[in-house]
This record gives sequence, C-alpha cells and structure tokens, in this order.
Amino acid sequence: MTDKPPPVLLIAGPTASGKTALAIEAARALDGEIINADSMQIYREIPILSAQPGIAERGKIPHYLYGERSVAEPASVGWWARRAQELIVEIQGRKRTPILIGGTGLYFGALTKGLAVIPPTTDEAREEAERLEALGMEALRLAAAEFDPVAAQRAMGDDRARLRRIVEVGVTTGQAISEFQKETHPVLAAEEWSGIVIEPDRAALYGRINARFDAMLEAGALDEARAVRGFDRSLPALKAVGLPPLLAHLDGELPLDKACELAKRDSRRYAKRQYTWFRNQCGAWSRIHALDPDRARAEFRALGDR
RNA sequence: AGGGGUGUAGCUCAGCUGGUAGAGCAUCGGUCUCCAAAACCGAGGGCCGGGGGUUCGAGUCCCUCCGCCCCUG
Repeated sequence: MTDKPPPVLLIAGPTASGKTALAIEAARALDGEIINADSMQIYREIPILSAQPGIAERGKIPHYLYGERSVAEPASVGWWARRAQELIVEIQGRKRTPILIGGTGLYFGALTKGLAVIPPTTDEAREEAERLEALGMEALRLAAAEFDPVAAQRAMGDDRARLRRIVEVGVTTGQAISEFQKETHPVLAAEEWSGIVIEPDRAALYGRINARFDAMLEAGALDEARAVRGFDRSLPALKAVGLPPLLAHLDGELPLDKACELAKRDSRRYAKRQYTWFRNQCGAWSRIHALDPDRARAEFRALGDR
C-alpha cells in the first residue's frame, strides 16, 4: 500500500454528448466522486437549460459544483479552479478518485496547463475598460496596445473581451498581462491526471442537440427563463445557450418556434467550437466516439484495460 | 384545359437598360491564460431547371420542354 494519491480523471465533451452518464459509469468503476467542469452548470437558477444532472441521475455518487452559485454572483475560471483544486484534495484524502466532467475547455486548461497568477482587477479598472469600449474599438485597442503591445497584437479583430482584460490588468497592476502569463504553472502535474474526450459523430450529435432542446422546453425551460428574466442581461449566466432567444420570446420579440430554432442553432455552434477546442488543446487525451450510452460505457471500459 | 407567375450556393433571395454571378443564414476550419455556453478570426460552395436560337458575348432577349405556385373553368 502506498500513499500515492489516486490519479485524477478528466472527461471533456461537447454539449449533449452523454457526459453525465459516462461520469456515473466512471465513478462506479473507479470509486470516484464527480466535480463539475462546466461554466454554466454552476448556476442554480438554470438547471434545465444548462442540463445539470438531476437527483435521480446522480445516484449515490457525490456531485460537486453543480448549482453552487446564483446567477447574480458570476463565477470565473479562477474561482472554479480554486474550488476544484480544494475538492480534488479532499476527495483524494478519502482515497477516492476525483472525476472532473464538463464541456468548458478553459476550465480543464486551468488545471492541466495552469492559469497565470494575476491580482483581481479593481472596479475602477473595469470602469476604465468600459469607458474606453464605449468610445469605440479604436480607443480600446489603442489603450490595450499601450499597456501590452504583445497581448494586444494577439487579440484579432474586434475582440473586446480580451482587449478589455488587457486594460483591466494594466490599470490595476500597471503591468502587461503577457508578462504575468509567462509565469504559468499547471495545477495538476502531468502524471497526476488522465484525460478522455468524448468525440461523437458530428451529425449524430447535432440531431441529439435538436431533440434535447425540445425536451428542455417540455421540462420547463421557459419557466426557467421567466425566473431569470429580471436579472441583468449582461451577466454571464444570462448568455447560456438558448437563454437569449427564450428571453427575446418572453419579451415579445420572437415567436416561440423561431426562438427554438435559434437556440438549437446556437447550441450547434457551441458544440462546433468545443470540437475545435478539444481537438487542438486536448490532442493527447484518449477518445470515446460512441454517442449511445451502452457503447460509450464499453469504450470507457476498454480504455481502463489498457 | 386556359390565363398569370416562378425556377440562381444546403435554405431565403439580389443580380439596373445583355459583358462568363453576389448577400444573409446554414456548413466547415481556426484563436482561446480569471464574464469562456463568452469574445473573436477565416474558408469552401453555384454546368444560374433541360435543350435550342439571336449575339463578339446571355442568369439577363426569343423558342421549346420539364417542375412548382396562384387564378379561371
């Protein structure tokens, strides 16, 4: 018997790829506990729209970071990574396997590649960035280039989000964000984890995405949208796929069928971006291709036998 | 059956008085270090319904055939 902590299992997959079922299978096989690695499933007001696993689905397996925060209190990669790390240590302390499952590539990256340690930006800095953005892209880009020509160069086109961050970090620290980023260290060492990507046939997944959204509506997605209607629309959770068109419908701007169409389209686009991310950022991970739960489980077991 | 209309990219449609095709959406590829289900960048794709004719040259004009839509009987 050694005291070596059990390795951490990372499972990434696009929306609607059957992650939940596979996580349960993995938890049973490895005596594990499940940690959410999905930026939207963190919010408790949108369990249906973000496809959080229900009580029944969870079985007896402990699940963490699902519905842990309110829409009104946005999470962030940094917050998530810290929580995930704490939970990993806890679970390993119980001699069990931490299983992280989700679709947010950046979150996995924070663990396996690291996140630069940058002081939290101040309100003042955020206001400054907003002020510049309001002046127009040119002003924002110019200011960003002033703080950090390297990072500004990297932000192509009208990439407001990154340009703004450069300014925010610049204003609060007086330093270039790219300098901080040079000092990045993985949270998990390479030998501490193994990763699996669920990568089903694209057309099949699209079909499932479409069907799933209909099921979400059936399950009360519209009520969820109604419940968060009063929140600031610029909150991250209010941008969850499917929510904007549903809100537009509630505001009387769109017929329901049109809203559904848009929601499905957005979901397909999102899945496409996820494929791109996993393909290029998680190239060394193992793959599972089956969409069918039974076959996916079989593929998973086959991986374990290697 | 007669009259009118229409047939251009996967879809919806632009294409002025003829000069060998565009747009939106979809699709595909890529970026990604603290709002990431975000914010961006890029690409391919059309024997212009078939055939014939006029013309130096036709998606654009003429004839004919085929498909679809509407009206009238």
